[in-house]
Amino acid sequence: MMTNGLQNRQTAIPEEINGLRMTRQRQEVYRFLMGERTHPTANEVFMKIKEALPSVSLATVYNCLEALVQHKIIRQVNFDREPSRYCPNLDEHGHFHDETTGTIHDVKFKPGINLTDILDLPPNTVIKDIEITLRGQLA
Amino acid sequence: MMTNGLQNRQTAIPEEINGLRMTRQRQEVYRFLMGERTHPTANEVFMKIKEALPSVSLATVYNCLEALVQHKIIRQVNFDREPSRYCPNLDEHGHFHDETTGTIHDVKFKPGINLTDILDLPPNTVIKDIEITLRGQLA
DNA sequence: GCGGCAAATTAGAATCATTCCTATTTTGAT
DNA sequence: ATCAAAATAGGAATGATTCTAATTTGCCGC
Repeated sequence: MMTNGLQNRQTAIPEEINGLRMTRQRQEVYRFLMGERTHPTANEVFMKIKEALPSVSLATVYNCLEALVQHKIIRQVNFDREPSRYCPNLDEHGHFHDETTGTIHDVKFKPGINLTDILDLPPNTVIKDIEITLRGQLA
Repeated sequence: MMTNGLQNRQTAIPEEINGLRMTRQRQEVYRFLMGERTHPTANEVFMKIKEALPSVSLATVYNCLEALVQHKIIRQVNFDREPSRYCPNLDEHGHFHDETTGTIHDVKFKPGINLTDILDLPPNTVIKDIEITLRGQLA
């Protein structure tokens, strides 16, 4: 008599992603982020998912975000020392901060570009992560 | 009877750099940073220049660092949300974090590379600053 | 050389994102 | 159903940085 265990009207989220058990709280964080290109902060995530899950705590949102980041389901983006933001785009890309509007835009690399090709790295260097951040304005 | 007003045995620092008046505190911060490739934090700068200037305050170190950064005499470097670090190297370059030792190394770009060439930026974008950060280990 | 003014400095309080703590709840395996 | 491990909630603690208010300093014209 049971179909699949979670008959929600929203997009179904698997019970596990990249080895991370998708609890209700993690689902809500994940679902919200996947639909956002605005790179929300932890607090913005918190405010939003409280609508669906009023008892959720900010600490849990931080826990969920950390778990999702560690399982490479989302990315954490830091700009200067502002609050961390979270990004569902896993492709290699950079972030452009428009100083005028305060918005953040993903920046792709031109095709065929390998980042490490242009860097003068010491030999035997194993790069695990690259972050490129740009600041400026859309004229 | 007076020769030049500051008869210090160390490298003489001009009274003004890039339009910034070099007070005693700013001089100490500047002198220390110029001799360092370790990208010190504000607190490390503070600890160090207290030797020469015991009455200096941490707030002043922050003020000096901010002034030096704004006048483009040094650069501020952020890695994730760790304490900011400060860098005397004004050439365009990136930063590599060696996870094993915790040290930070400047990374040059290969000659002839123009960063904006490889990025797929929207038209009419004015870039004011680029930051490239790498994390990994020296194998 | 001297009063006045703006800029710089100081010490400590305040801020605020994030982490820690810990009791409670939920989950999955047996 | 039972038990251990994992996850959660809420509140306290942390720590880099910034703010505030009160001195101090440097510099100007007299």
